[in-house]
Amino acid sequence: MPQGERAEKVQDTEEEGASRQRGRYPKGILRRQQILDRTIEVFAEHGFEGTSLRAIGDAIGVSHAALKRYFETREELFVEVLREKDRQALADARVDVVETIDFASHLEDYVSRAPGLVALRHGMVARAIEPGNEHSRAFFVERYDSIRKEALLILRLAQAVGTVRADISPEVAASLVIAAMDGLSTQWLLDPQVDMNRGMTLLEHLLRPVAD
Amino acid sequence: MPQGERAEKVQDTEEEGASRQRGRYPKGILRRQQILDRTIEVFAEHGFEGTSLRAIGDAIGVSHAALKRYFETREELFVEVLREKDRQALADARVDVVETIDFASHLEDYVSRAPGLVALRHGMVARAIEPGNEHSRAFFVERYDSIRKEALLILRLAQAVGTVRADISPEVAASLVIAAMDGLSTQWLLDPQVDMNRGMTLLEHLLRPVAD
DNA sequence: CAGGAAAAGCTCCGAGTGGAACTTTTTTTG
DNA sequence: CAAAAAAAGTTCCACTCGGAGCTTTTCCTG
Repeated sequence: MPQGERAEKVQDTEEEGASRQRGRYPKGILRRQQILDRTIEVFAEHGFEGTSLRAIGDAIGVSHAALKRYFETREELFVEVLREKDRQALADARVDVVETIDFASHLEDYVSRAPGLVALRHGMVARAIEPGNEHSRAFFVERYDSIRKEALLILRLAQAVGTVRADISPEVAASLVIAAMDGLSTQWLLDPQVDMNRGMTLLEHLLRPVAD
Repeated sequence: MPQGERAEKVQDTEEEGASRQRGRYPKGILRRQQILDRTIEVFAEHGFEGTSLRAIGDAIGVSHAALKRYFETREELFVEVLREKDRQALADARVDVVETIDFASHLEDYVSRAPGLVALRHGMVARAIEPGNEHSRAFFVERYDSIRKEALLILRLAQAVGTVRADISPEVAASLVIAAMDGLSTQWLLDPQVDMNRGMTLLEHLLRPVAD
């Protein structure tokens, strides 16, 4: 629930009197979206350090301070970018993928979504596990929880249908599958010679019933 | 081959004449080690952003510029810290671990080695996959290559002995095992409720021959 | 055990960052 | 449709960073 503080605060402190708290202007809504869109582009080109509030501001023809009207800190802006991309990904998700345990193609989607996105996520996870950075930490804890649950559903279904062996904990398997995706994409990003799909496919194979 | 430039350069440019190039003084050697040791401590406490050359310098009672005599950039210093820790880990490695496919305990070692070490590595990997940062990129490409090879040896041995199923590619499995370690430790660092060992143990279980 | 050369270290400098106070623009509303 | 109030945006400021040039210390060498 980002950027909702304004309304709350006014609502809480002032209780009578006319005309207060107008909310975002149309122009502001557009600008906010523009910032989110441009940020990932700037990041893809210039990396983490190169993506200062000023650099993003320059890219859209506005001062760095303007961005702070929309996002308290750079950290928060980045988190919102990721949140937005997650929303988009969820919207585009092909339903048929849920029916099968084709994690390899999930991974394909994941890494090819937008240039720089995986790098941004990586950088943010790295920050999230450090002391401080509570904001990003909270986001990722929640996010991993959510994608583990998603994987869990798929695995349970697959166990019911018999395409995944039934003698393993689907909860633990969900963690493992997500971990493999993360880890394989890391290796691939470092060295494109590493074939992530083969790794992911192997895991899928290992998960299949032994009678296969 | 870090810090070797000095000798080379002098050797190359000047060819005759007495007394040139003396190499590091004893004091310098100690200092260099001290910097490496302190850096990880400062990092554990203050995170990536908080670990500026100045902060490290302050921690050992020296100006930030002094550190630059030993390491060209902060990036390079961090890489050397990781290299050093890898060396130590290799030295401490229990030989008996190689005999079995106990990847779970490998992982334990890995994450509990020094506070902040995993976070530092994470942060550096994140930087390495971005444009620029060739220095860290090269280090990690090389490092992952090396640990994949290590895992490969263990897996091949296990296949020969019959503790890992023989119908899978040990190369791909090596990649997968490393990926799982990385990914599980990430999830655990974000949320200690996640039990890495169960994930790793599951993977080991899946790797065992089907007749088990 | 002195003299000197290179190593080790410090101080100051320009660049770039996020934050605060102020100005302009956009809309709402009476 | 004008007045006013909040949103949107800018300019300036204080701080920290890494880098260059200069000084001091260390310790080879004759």
